[in-house]
Amino acid sequence: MARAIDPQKKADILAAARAVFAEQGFVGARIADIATRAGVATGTVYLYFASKEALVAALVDDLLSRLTVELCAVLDRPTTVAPIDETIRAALAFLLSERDLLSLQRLDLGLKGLAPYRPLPGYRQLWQELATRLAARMAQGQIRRYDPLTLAALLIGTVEWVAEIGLLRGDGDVAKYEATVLQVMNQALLPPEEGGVSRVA
Amino acid sequence: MARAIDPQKKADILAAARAVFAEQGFVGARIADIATRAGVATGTVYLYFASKEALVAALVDDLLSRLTVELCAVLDRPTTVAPIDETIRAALAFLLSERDLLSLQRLDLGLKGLAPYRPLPGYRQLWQELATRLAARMAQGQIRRYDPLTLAALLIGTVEWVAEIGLLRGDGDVAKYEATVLQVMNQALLPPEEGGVSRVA
Amino acid sequence: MARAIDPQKKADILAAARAVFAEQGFVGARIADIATRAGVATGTVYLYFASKEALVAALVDDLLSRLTVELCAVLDRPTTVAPIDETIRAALAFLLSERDLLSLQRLDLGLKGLAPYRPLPGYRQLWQELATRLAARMAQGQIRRYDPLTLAALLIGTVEWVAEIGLLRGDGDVAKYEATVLQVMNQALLPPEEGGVSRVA
Amino acid sequence: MARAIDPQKKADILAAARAVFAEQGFVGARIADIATRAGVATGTVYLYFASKEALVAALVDDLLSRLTVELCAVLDRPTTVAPIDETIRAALAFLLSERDLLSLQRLDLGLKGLAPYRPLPGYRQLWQELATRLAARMAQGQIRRYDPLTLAALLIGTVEWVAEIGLLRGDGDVAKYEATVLQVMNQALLPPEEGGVSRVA
DNA sequence: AATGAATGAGTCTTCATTCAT
DNA sequence: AATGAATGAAGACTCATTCAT
Repeated sequence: MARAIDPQKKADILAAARAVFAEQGFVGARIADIATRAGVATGTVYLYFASKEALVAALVDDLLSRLTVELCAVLDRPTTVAPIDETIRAALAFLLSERDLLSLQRLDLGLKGLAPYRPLPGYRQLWQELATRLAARMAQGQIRRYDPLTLAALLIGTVEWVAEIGLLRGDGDVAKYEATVLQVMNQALLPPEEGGVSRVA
Repeated sequence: MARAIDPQKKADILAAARAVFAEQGFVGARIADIATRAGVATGTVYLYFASKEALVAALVDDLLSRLTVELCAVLDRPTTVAPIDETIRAALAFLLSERDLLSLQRLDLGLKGLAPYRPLPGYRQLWQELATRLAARMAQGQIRRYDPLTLAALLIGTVEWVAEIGLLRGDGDVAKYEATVLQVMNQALLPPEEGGVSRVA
Repeated sequence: MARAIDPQKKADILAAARAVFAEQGFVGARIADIATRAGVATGTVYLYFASKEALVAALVDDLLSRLTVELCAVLDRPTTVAPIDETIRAALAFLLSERDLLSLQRLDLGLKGLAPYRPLPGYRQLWQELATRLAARMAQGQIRRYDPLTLAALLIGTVEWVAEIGLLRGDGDVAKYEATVLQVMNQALLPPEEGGVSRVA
Repeated sequence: MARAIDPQKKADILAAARAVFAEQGFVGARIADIATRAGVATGTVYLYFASKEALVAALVDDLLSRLTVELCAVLDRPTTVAPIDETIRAALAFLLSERDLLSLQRLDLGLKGLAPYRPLPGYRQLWQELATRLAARMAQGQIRRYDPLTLAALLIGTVEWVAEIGLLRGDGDVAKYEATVLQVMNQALLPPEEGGVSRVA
């Protein structure tokens, strides 16, 4: 578990792990297979990652980092109306292209029981970044006022769920899901037009 | 005639499995422990369930059935306004009391890779029942018109997600999450009052 | 293990056991399968046979009994020359038609290690009956003089071996094997014609 | 570089397997015991052999290889008369000293049912080598003419059978069995002396 | 006698992880 | 750092046998 230095090799192992996890599931994946696929020896994997679970964590954390970057880019673009459609579309498209990691991300909770659970740092990061930007848009009146952190969590969860339902479990009719989500979220998030009436005190 | 099969025994095993899975997680749980806890021999478990995974499936399926009953009861009560708050509160309260099963439900996706995934019958059932009732409310003008099936999926996903975030991962400040979800969903679902303006074409 | 009385049922179980053993081998055969095939319940098998191994023993013993009858019939027919060809042909034909039992018979030795081994009664019986008849033919000068018991064992072994090689392992070209065995055995057993010379003192 | 594979270790495992199989029989033998006896960890056995059955096969194959060497040595020694006695005696003596493997060899047939049976390579080898040498002796007129392959099979079978009868099942009076086999085989194999008469056309 | 649900001992095999080279 | 042979704990599942009905 000594800190190894070849970043390319680390990336190779991660990529191999991703492929094998996607094909075999967590339980079915074997470290030896991952090593072979990465072109290294079994033991080498342990020079870069402490355990099988650490591989999952690294993979998911990476996914979340990239999603964070993706969404921040969209939300940081200055607009006069909140880019709700763009954000949700970007998130869905991103998760669509990473469907294999999506299932991994679902995994880590069930693996341990109700044992104390520490969310991945990447999660808190994504959550925070999103909340900050949502709060800014609220301040500008582009989005209705909700608790920013909770709204961020809600948005992430909704999109992830739809990605899972639509892509992994469902019939793949993503367009329909996406359309409805956009409608619902616009309705919930966009502020009342002048003369419009908010439904919630 | 030999001993008649005992339906109570099946229930006992299921209950024991639930407890052990919650305590040890899927990987940590041992069939032998489940059997002991259920007061039967190891082999007896296999008279009622084909495998360890089948136990998870049965448990989750049961959870979904009971959730279905719960939510249908709320939605079937005739009201003049859609019981959005009541439904979401009921769902959250139910999942709160079943947090151990919630983590199991997360599990079944990651256990297999992207291998052909068959959603549990209970899922489709819940989805259908909910969609039917939402459609009825839409027809009565109590809820804005969305695609009922997708909306049902969206609602389920949102609630499950919040339950997970709020209860398992977060700080347990359920009230805050619940409040925000209620606000968002009311905003999205309630129809415009007379003179109000829908935000979505 | 109480002595059960329905002889037909016992025969049914034996027949089922034979079929299942032949298909699955000893280790692969399950008592439950044998019971199903015999049209009885699992427990019923144990009313007629003490154990799985007892089934094998009963099957093999039965095979040997029938082979004994078969061969005695041939050897008891009074002839002026020893019916060597007829005997060997009859034995081969019989074993050919019972090839499934042949493999079972091979089994019981390897099942236990070098632990004290008691040959089946049927074996000693076959051996004795054959030896008696061979001795009689020797007395009549129809067969060269060898130790009768040993010769009987040798004959049985040779025929069984050829049946196994020719039928189970080999290419099924039984005719060639049979022809050679007949040649060899005639050469070895028939007494010298007048003027002929025995090779062995 | 990691530890180099140790061919000695493979031999150790094989030797341990042989001992344990002989003591406990195939079913009774436990891989863990074999490993302990060989001085390796349980899993190590599986680095060298694919399964429990593969151990049996390797053991038997080895036995046959050594028997082949043994018999070829005898038959390759140039003589003016066929070394029938020597060959049979050598084979019997060899099998006598390997009686534990003999019982294993009996096993492999019964383990599987009538399922497609592939004889061990060692068998075909032994068969071929013997047949070649018998054919050579026939060409020199030292042995009567029979089909060489069939005769080889017949000889092997006879000797194995006698070894089994005499050593494992019988009363251990090997000398008597051996004497009779030698008589019979000499009679069958030695060519007629001048003026002698063959019994078979 | 017959049934077949229940038993529970028993073990092969896997594979994450280690460590000698 | 890299290797991959070695480790050995761990457990799901089977199935011969029993016995309550």
